[in-house]
Amino acid sequence: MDVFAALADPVRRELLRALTTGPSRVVDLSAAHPISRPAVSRHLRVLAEAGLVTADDRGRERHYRLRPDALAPVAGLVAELVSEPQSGAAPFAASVLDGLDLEVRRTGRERRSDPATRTSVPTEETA
Amino acid sequence: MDVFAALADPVRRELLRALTTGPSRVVDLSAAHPISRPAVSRHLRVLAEAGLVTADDRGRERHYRLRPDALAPVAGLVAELVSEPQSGAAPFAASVLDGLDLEVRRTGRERRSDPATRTSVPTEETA
DNA sequence: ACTATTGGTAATCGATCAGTTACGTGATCG
DNA sequence: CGATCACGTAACTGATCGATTACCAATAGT
Repeated sequence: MDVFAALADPVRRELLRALTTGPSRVVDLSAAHPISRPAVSRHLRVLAEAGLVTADDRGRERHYRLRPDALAPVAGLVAELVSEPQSGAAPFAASVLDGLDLEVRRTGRERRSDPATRTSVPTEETA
Repeated sequence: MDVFAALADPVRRELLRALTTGPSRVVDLSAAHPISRPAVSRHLRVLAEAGLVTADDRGRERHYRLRPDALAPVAGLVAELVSEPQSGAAPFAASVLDGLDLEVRRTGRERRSDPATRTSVPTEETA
C-alpha cells in the first residue's frame, strides 16, 4: 500500500502521532486506541509496507518506530500543489523537503534545472 | 470525504496536478486520463467535498480550480510527524504552513505557546 | 517445565469504493 | 427551434478495506 493510502485511515494517522513520542509496542498502542489488537497489528503492517514505520524486534516484544522520511512523497505533492506555476519558484515547500533528507524538487513542469541539487528520487511512487 | 482520503486515490492526485496549470473543464480532464467522464466527475466531487477544488460555473461549462489551502491538514500532519519532540523546535515544517495561509502549529504536545501567531485552525479535521 | 504475555495470521462479514453504461438537464450554436 | 455539447446522476457490479473472533508461535518469568 502506498503512503497516501496508508495515511487515508484516521486510525493509522493516530498511530503515527502516538509514535512521535518514541517507539511503542503493539499492546500499548492498542491499549490507547478503541480497536482490537489484531486491527492495530494490521494497521502497523500497512504502515510498515508504506515505509512509515519499522519494527525493532526485542525479544518477544516488537517496538515500532516512526520513519518520517517516508513522508517525502506527501510533502512533495503538497509542494507541487501549493506552488503556483506562474509565480516563480516554490520557496516555502523546499524546506520541508530538506527536513526529509530527500530531493523532491521537480515540481512536475521542470522548473529550473539545477543539476547540483537534483539527484534521482521521483516525486511520487507512481512516477 | 476528508482530505487524506481524497488524496488516497492516484487518479485524484493526478487530477490535482493537472489543475496546477490552471482551471480546467471536466471534458479536458477526462480526455487526459484513462477513465470515463462520469468517473472524473465523481472524483471531482470528492475533491470538492474535501475542499481541494472549487467549481466555477461558466455557462454550460464548469471550470474546476485548485484550492491549495485545503492541504493545510496534510502539511500539518507532515509537520507533526517530522518534528522530533526532544530535538527542540520544528524549523522546516513551519514554512510550508506559511505557504498555506493557515496556522497549523501546535504539533500536539503544545510546543511553545506564541500567542501572536496562533489563531484557531485545528491541526486536522478530527481535532 | 509450566504458564502467562506478546504479537502475527486465518477466516469471515459488512461496508465502502471505483468503474462502467444509460439517462436526464441545461446551455450554446446553427 | 432543433441538434449538439457539457455535465451531473442513477443503477449496478467487482474489488478492496476494516473490524472482529479464534488460533498459533515464540519469548519471558516463576
